[in-house]
Parts: sequence; C-alpha cells; structure tokens
Amino acid sequence: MQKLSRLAGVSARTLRYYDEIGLLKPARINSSGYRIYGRKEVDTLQQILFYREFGIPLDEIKKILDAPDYNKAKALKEHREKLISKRQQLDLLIKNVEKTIAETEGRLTMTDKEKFEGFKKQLIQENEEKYGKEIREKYGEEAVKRSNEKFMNMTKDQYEQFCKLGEELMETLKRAFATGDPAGEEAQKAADLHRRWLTFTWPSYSEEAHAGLAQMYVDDERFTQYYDKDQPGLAKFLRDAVFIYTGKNKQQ
Amino acid sequence: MQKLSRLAGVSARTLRYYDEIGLLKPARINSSGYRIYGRKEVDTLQQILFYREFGIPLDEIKKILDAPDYNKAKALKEHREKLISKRQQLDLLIKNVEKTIAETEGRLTMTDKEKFEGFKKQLIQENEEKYGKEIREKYGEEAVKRSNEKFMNMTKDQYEQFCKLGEELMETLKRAFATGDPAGEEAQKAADLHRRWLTFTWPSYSEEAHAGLAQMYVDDERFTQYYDKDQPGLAKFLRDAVFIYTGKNKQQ
DNA sequence: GTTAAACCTTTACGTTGCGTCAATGTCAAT
DNA sequence: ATTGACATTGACGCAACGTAAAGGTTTAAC
Repeated sequence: MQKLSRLAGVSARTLRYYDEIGLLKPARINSSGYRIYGRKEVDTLQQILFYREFGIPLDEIKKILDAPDYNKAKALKEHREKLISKRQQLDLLIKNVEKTIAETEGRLTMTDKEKFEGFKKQLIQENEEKYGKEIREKYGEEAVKRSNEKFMNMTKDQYEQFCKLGEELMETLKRAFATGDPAGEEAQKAADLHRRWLTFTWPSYSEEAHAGLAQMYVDDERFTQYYDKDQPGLAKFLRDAVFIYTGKNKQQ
Repeated sequence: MQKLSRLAGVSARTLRYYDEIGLLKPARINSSGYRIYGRKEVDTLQQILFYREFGIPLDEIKKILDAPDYNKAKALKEHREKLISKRQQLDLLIKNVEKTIAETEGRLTMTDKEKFEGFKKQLIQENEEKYGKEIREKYGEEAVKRSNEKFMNMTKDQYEQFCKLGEELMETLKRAFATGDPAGEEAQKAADLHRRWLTFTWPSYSEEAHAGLAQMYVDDERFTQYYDKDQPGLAKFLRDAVFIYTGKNKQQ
C-alpha cells in the first residue's frame, strides 16, 4: 500500500517495479490483488534506499541484500572504485571542454584584439556613463549588470551584427526623418531596428523599457547630442516613432 | 555507405540512427534505397563527433549545429556547468560511500577490538612464522602478501566462521582418525573442511597447493606438533586424507 | 443505498544511444 | 549462377522508473 510509499518517500510505481524485478516482494497479496507489505519489507526497503543513494544499480543491490556483511562492505568498496573512475572520466571531459572554450575565446579575442576588445570596453564604459545611472535607477543594479555581462560575452560575429544593425538604424532613421511622419512605414521600421539593436545588450525586452529609453534620448543631452549631431530633431523623432511602435502613443 | 562509417570510426547503425533522428541526413538516397553521403556530410559528422566527445546529448548537438558560432560557445559553457555540477554530485556520493565504509570498518574493528583485532594479528604472525617461509618459497612473495591481505580484510563474521570451521575440522578429523581409514567418508569430509578452511586465507585454491601444504604438515615439526598435540599421527592422517581428496594418491 | 473520492490493479509506451539479431535486397566478382 | 560483402527496414534490449489508460476496490460522505 501507499502508506509504505509515503513512509519511505518513494512512488507507488517504484514499489511495483521492485516487485516486478524481484527486489522487494510484498509480504502477501490480498484477495483483490493488493500488495500488502509488513514490517520486514519496510526494513528491506530502507536498506535498498540506503544503497540506492550511492548510485548502486538495482541488480547489484539485489545481490548485496542477500549477501553476508563482509560482502556488503566489499561491494561498497568496489562501488567507490567505480565512482572514482567515473569522476576521472568527468574530469577529463571537463578539461577538454575547457580547453576548447579557451581556444574558441582565444580565436575570438585574439583575432583582432585591440579593435574588438578595445572597442567593446570603451563602448561599455560609454554605455555605463551615458545610460547606466538612469537605467540603474529605473530597473535596478541587476539589470545593468546583466546587460554588461551580455555585452562582454558577445562574440565578434555578434558584435559585427550589432554594429551593422546600428548603422542600418541610423540610415533608416534619417530616411524616416525626411518623411516627417513618425507613424510612417520607414519610421516604424527604424523603431523596430532600434528594438533589435537594444536586445543585443539588454537582458530582456519590454515595451515600457523601450519607450522609457526613447524618452531618455530627449531628456539626456548626451543622448540628444549623439542623435542630433547630423540632423537636429532626430532624437525627438525617434522617441515619437518608438512611442507609436510600443503603443505608448504620447500619452505619458 | 560504410566508407563514411569507417572513415569516421562510427558504426553503420549510428549513421542510420542519426538519419532517423534527423541529426545527419544523407546527401541523397539512390534508387535502391542506399544512403549516399557527400563531402558536406562528412564535415557535419566530424562536428557531431566533436561535440559528442564532450558527452553532449544528441538533441542538443542538433541545436548547436544549426546555430551561429556565438551560440556554440555558449552551449559549450553551459555544458561545462552541467558537467561540473555532475562532478559535484559524484564527489558527494563518493564522500558518503567513504563515510559509510569507514563506519562499517569502525564497527567491525571497534566492537571487540582487542579480542578480534588482537587475535587476528597474532594469527597472522603465527601464520607467517609457521608457513610463511615455506609458502613464500613455493608460491612466491605475492601469494603470501595476498593471503595476509585477505586475512586482514576479513570481517568479524568471516573470522567467526573461520574459527568455527577450524573447530569443526578438528572434531571431524579426530573422528576420522578413530576409523583409521583416510579414504573413508569422515576423513574425506575432514579434507573438504580443510579445503574450505584454507580458502578463507588463501587467495586461490589449487589441488597442488592443498596437497603441498598437507605434506608440509608432516615435514614441518611446528605443524606436526600442532596437529599431533592431542592425537599423535593426526598430521600424517590428514595428509593422507588430503592426498586422496586431491587425487594425489601418495605417488609423490 | 448510492455515489464520489481516493486508492489499487495491470498493461504498456517513453526516455538515451545505439548494439544486436533477423529477414531480405543489391552489388561486384568469380 | 553463385558467393560474399554490403545495404535496407524493423524490432527488441538496456535502467529505472514516469506517465497515462482503463478499470476494480475500499472508504467516507451524503
């Protein structure tokens, strides 16, 4: 019965399985086919679980159970050997994986170390200086940390995509600005590119955060300066487009 | 085809399985249903094997294969984490097993330390003094070492059995001696008990060694003394019984 | 007394990565 | 035509259960 299963913390299925493989037979079976377990079976089950915790396969447990004590000790020692050799294999695997990781990173960072790695750090610092405080205040220390982590872990490929996306954004944005319509097709495409650009460095995307950042582009002059340097009004235009894109239609 | 399987060192079954799960589809299938693999597939297989060596499950490899490079590196790192946590679990298991082993041994040696452990050591010394040299000469240093090791590793239960068997042997031997017939039922029973008694401390049993030892009982006075102390002639009688038991019927 | 909830049963498929038959078909060489 | 090497699909097996499915039993509530 399930008293036993709950008592020992194993599933009923497990008991049935142990019965099936002959590891733990019930004391008797009543008229309606129910398995009835007695005190002795409880003890046996405890022993089974005891050995199972060590990861000893069930068929070996079966042997151990009806073996004298000295064989039990021997079995434990043998099992220890198996575990140890397993760990050695694991160690080897880990070593190899780490070597491979190191190599891949070596390829990525060594290829054009100054250009890529230098740029990266610089950009992070800029990122930190520019938006860090704001984002920190708005979304907490954790978010910034995760964002920087994500950026630090970017590979060269990702970084190149990121840059390309930034350029594309700028081009699209300028074309959209020429139309003058922040709800227009081009402007919305720019807003979408901006979202994709963001998700490269942001750990998670939300419309609120996106809209909030867009507003910051207008409020923070360092931002405004960056977007307006060629086309005055570009920051405001991007904000409007993003507001529409995110559904935050200016009512904030 | 099997060119590929041999080339890459995997079985044909493996290739079929990889096809089945969609991990590596052949380039095409010819008119009679044969799988044809091309250059590209060879490369892919190499990659698969590369990741497989790290113990990465096949469905993850599948994901990794059609993912960009930066995700491959990420996957490796994630896998490393898994391996490390696996190793931690293993370490825990090993620690527990070792603790248990230590406890069991503690119980065995502490229970009646002087009585059992003292006896054991004394017996080993006696054993060494008495037969050590002879056995060493006859069967080599290794055999003695293994024998002593086996004895040292005996548990209390085993030791008790060993003693009981020794007593039973003596009783049976004396009864057999009274019949005067070394080929008789009682004498052969004694010889068999002697064999069982030996296998407690001998790493392996052979009829030659058994017969050799029985002869030693007669040749070495320390042995003779032990067996003859109650019944003069007992050592000789045991030797004769063992010779018959082992089939070495005196012709040596 | 009926009915539902809780518990039991057997049967059987799914999991992972192939190994290992079995039964049968195809290709190249003798 | 035959033989041997190689191919195919299909199926079971492995460890230790989880997870239904389909149905019988017990117990408690109404």
